[in-house]
Amino acid sequence: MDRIEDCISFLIGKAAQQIARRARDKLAPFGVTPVQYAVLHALWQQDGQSGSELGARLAIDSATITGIVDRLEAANLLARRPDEAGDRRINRAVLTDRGRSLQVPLDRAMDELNAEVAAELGQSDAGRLWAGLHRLGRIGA
Amino acid sequence: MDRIEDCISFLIGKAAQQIARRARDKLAPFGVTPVQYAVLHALWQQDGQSGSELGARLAIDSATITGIVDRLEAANLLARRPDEAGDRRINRAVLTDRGRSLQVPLDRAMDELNAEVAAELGQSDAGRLWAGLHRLGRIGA
DNA sequence: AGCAAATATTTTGTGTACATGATATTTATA
DNA sequence: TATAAATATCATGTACACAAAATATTTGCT
Repeated sequence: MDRIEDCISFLIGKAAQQIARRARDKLAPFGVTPVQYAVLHALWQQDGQSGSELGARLAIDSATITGIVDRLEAANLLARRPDEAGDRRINRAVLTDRGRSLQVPLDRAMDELNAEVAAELGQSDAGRLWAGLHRLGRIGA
Repeated sequence: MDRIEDCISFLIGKAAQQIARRARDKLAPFGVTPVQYAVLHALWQQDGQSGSELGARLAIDSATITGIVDRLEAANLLARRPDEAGDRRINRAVLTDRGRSLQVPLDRAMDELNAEVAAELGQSDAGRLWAGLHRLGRIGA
């Protein structure tokens, strides 16, 4: 490896950092982080998911889910509730009114970011980049 | 945002995570993390850099550099030395023999990862992806 | 010389990621 | 039914990333 900038690990890490920073800035006014947004997004699609369901859908470690749900609960965006079918191993994450109310503004903020990045790259380059990232993100690549 | 997978923040974050996992696996036999490799790489090119020089070259926060250098020092891959010109604010990171000896095997490991990823994507797609990531990684995009 | 501004490093606190292991609960099986 | 295996969650420890603040030192200006 001659230049560290051409090392895929360093290169994609830095690019992801820049995007993460921009996403954080977009979401900061609402007190939500990018990963917290992802969890909320999953709940907007299907409320009441368990920790392991969220982890599976978002490819997030279940130990990590615990902390994210902790903070979303502390921010009063969701509440942990026991499983209604009676499986006492399960905690279900249920949106609060406040959690539901953020759907429109947060989705809009992230749509803006996507549009900005796509505009900066140009539509066709952006499409190719999206496709390449999808392929790299596949688990077990 | 309809599908969270198309949100650039989530998408590039997951792709970066997969690459980071593969880089960690390649480097783990040597007891070095991907970011530690980047710092070592900078020192192989120019030994004796200060914390802020390393941070500037690698776009790593100086508070983060402290911890990374701590761990590299604990692993006996480098040592902190006072600036020879007498600026007592500065700690210079100087490679140990062991730190220098890792250059060939670690570079080889990361070259392997780059080659594997490029082969999976195909050379031309890989080239476009590298270019796109370079553009996203530019600070102040 | 003397003081403000800039620089370099470190510390502290929050958020994320992941490995490992503990605990509780459920299920499948002998 | 008793026990093993699987599942769900949480706790612990390590490693980053970054903001904010503390400390120490140097430089620039008057």
